[in-house]
Amino acid sequence: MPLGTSTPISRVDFAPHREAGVRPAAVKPPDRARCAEPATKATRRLTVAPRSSVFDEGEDATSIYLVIEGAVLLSKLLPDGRRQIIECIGPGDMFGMTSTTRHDVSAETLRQTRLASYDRRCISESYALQVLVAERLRAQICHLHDHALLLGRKSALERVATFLMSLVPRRDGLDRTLIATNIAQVCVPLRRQDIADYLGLSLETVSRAFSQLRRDGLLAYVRSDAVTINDVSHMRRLCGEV
Amino acid sequence: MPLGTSTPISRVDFAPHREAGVRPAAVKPPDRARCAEPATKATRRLTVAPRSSVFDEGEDATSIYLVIEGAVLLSKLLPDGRRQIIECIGPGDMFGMTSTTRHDVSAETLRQTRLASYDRRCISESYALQVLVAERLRAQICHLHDHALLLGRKSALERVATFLMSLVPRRDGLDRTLIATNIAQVCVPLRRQDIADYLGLSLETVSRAFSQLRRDGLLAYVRSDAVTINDVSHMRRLCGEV
DNA sequence: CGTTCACTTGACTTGGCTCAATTCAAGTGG
DNA sequence: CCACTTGAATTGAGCCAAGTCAAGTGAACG
Repeated sequence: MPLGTSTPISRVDFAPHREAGVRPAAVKPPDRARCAEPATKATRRLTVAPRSSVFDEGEDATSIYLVIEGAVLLSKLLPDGRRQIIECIGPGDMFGMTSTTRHDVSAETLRQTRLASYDRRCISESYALQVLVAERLRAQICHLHDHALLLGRKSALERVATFLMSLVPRRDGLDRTLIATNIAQVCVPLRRQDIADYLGLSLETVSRAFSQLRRDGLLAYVRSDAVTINDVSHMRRLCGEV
Repeated sequence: MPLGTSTPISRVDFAPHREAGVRPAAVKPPDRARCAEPATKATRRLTVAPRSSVFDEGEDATSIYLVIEGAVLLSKLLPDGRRQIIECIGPGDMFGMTSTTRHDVSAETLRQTRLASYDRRCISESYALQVLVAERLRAQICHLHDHALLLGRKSALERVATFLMSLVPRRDGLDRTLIATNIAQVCVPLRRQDIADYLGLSLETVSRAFSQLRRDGLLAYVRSDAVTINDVSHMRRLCGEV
């Protein structure tokens, strides 16, 4: 990714670790400050358990969804089981927009996730919502363009480096402290198999790329799902861009 | 691609062969029946020569474009020359929508192409145009999802088979005569190198896949850019779906 | 002046070798 | 037990290098 010049990938929650803190599915009021929820009244609120389906590929698309808290994976499956993760959606991002009456991808939560859902028809009633959706669509397209380049033309190591860089928290350009120290703490919200399915690789290849980056001193493990990038600018060069 | 269930790839002109019939750049009134041009007045009309740039990645995005006639390739480049073709845009389709102020892809014509361009600002003034753009964005996203699955998880032969099936002309499901005969004539609007860059393969691998399909009797050459699919349902199975 | 032959050019095909990534099979460790 | 790592063997697709094919250019010659 052009890292800063292009659309940022929806940043996935940093704080709660994988599967940690699974609370009962209590419906709380949404945190408005956080996810820029539009004024339109949502059809409903829902809390989805970790690793469970929101909808499946081929299902009737009745609603679109806004992530309030948590994370959602969009994926597609081939009949023989091969899986491609299309996108990882975090707070403030929407999913479930399709051009047909059916969903073209499956959506499953990564951990416990709070969602707002809007009836498809009510989008056309709310101008604000329509503008918001259009903006999200444009951002998603830019991200999908970047991802097509990654899937079609990058090596395994470049893919993993790009993925890790996409996890570095940043708001308009890199953080000042990050630029100064050249070090970034990142939380890896996906398991190796999910990373593999996202990057079009095998689980083992992803694991080996992590290991190589660690051997080369670019990466240090805090745990297997939380790492430190010791040389951000070097890692950035490994992405194949610039 | 789910072939009929999912969003159809914008079909590229069938009739004019590659680079054939290059006429002087006369600006004619658009064929409304064909490309569903919105009532909003376009900022301008333009005719672009074959194989030339409409805009480049990184350029200021001032307009969005509608293809009236011809075909446009959207692509991204890595600094070392690796290229990924993102999409092939035909009549009635739009391109150049981005979420930032810059274009995230390059756009070049495949052959002589007539375009309508709309100033980015005037989109927000026209409700009809906004709806049209949103619809195109949704369709493009579905297509990009399919393409991510192809790039991430399909074999070389599956990719080429999928590509060939995407070229079969169809309007809501397959043609009746096509279903009866199980044979389809298709025109291949891209060169082997472009197909390779679209499918994330090398030119040679694409050529070998074509040759294998021909050896197996599934494909017959009329010329290198016009082929006959002799067994459409078999070819469909080779796509890895169903 | 028009036909022919030699040559060039660009797109595509094919062969052979190489290597990156997958697959299979044990591991380790929280 | 499940997620992850590591090693060894396998293979699909890439790269390099020739070779084919068709179309185009142009100089020579009857």
